[in-house]
Amino acid sequence: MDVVTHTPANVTSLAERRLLHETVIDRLRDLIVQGELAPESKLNERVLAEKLGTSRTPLREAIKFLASEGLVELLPNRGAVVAALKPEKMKEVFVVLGALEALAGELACRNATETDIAEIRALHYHMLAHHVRGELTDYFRYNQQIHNKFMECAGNTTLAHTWRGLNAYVRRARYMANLSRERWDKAVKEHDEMLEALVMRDGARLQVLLRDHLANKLAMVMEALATP
Amino acid sequence: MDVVTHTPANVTSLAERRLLHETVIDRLRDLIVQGELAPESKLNERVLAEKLGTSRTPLREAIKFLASEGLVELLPNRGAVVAALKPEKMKEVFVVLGALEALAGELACRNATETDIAEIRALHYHMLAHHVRGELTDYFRYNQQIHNKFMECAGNTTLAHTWRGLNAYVRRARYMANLSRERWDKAVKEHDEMLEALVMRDGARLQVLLRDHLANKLAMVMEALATP
DNA sequence: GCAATCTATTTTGTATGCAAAAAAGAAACC
DNA sequence: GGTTTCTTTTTTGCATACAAAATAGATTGC
Repeated sequence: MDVVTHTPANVTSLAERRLLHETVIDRLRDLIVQGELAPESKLNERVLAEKLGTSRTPLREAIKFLASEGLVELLPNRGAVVAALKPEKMKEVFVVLGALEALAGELACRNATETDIAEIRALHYHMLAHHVRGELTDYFRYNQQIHNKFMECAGNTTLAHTWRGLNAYVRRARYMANLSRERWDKAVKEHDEMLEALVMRDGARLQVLLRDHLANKLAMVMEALATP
Repeated sequence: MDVVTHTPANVTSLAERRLLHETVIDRLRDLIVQGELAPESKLNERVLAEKLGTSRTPLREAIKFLASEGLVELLPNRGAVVAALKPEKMKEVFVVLGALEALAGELACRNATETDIAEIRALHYHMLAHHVRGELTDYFRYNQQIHNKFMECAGNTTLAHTWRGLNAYVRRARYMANLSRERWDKAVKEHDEMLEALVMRDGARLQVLLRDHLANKLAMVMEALATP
């Protein structure tokens, strides 16, 4: 191995302007949220760095960033692990998410433009289509997009950012959830009602619906965590 | 300068078990919150590392951590700066803090033990003492402790953690606020009422009081930001 | 065989080295 | 004088080197 050169073998393409550690943050977050790096699994720096094609330095910076978001936990002198999916913690996160989504609902009813609502409606119909076909992955994709758009409509980037961080913790549970048809149908119905409330700009009602929706999601996740 | 040895000059004491980058995170956060590192000031890695007695590596890791908390902003290829105190962002943060504190109030009314309440009452009286003597710094210290204890009583560490991060952004404004006596008196009165509501375990009332209290805080901060 | 201790290996934590980018300063041009 | 271009210096970003800690493996004693 060439030991003189200090330029990495797979140098980032010239088109790519982003910083390496930012790319690593996103890739690592995806690996964790998608479940490819399982909860409580160790993050071996040498192995991961090789996998991501960087040195350990940017990787470690990315790990610190994600630690602040709560996706990884730092063990002094023992590296980092993917944050565990603890039922207790899950409940806590859902409680906070409930407050944040309720706030977002209120703000969205005030601030969403008609174009925003039309966009959400479009995403909603996409979601319905995948629901009737039983395509879970695509369903989740549109579901997530609706929630994202929702947060965007609230017009508070701090709220959106805070929500995104906590949501990442929770999202990981989806990929292990064995969604029953009843629960799924119910969730879709709730989405119907939420859309209706938004159209009517009924913030109070939307808040109630969002809380219920989250409570049901929590129940699903707890079921999934209980049956391993 | 000795160029052979790789052990740092001021080696951490053997009693110290914590990791260097964690110490750096806390020290750096303090420097920022306390205003010693002013908003929008550049974080020169060489200078800061020397000041904190480490190399650039743990410092950079700490900076990434704080970037995720929103206390510093990363400028690609141009390092990091202390996050600006933008009025617009300040409003956003206060809106989210409002939702989080309202939730905490509700939970605290349910979960606080009598001992917790007694402790808050004790802190409250300390705060009153410093208020009548016009000792602003000590007043702020106890004020902060009350809010911390409050969050602790809610019994949701995720909530507490999320709140702490956003609160750090806001706290920096305090040190530039020229608190008028009226506003100060009003804030103290609000604290009186909040304590009363907690004692009565009146969650609904406490939520209203907290929202008002935060709204007044925001008004103070906006005043301070508007008059430089 | 199993526990305990010692040794070797791996892994983490931190410091340092080097290259590219940015900033600051100097020189040339209008 | 002021702007532009070229140099020099500084600073950042990444890779690597080394030490301490932790882990795994071997060895000994029983």
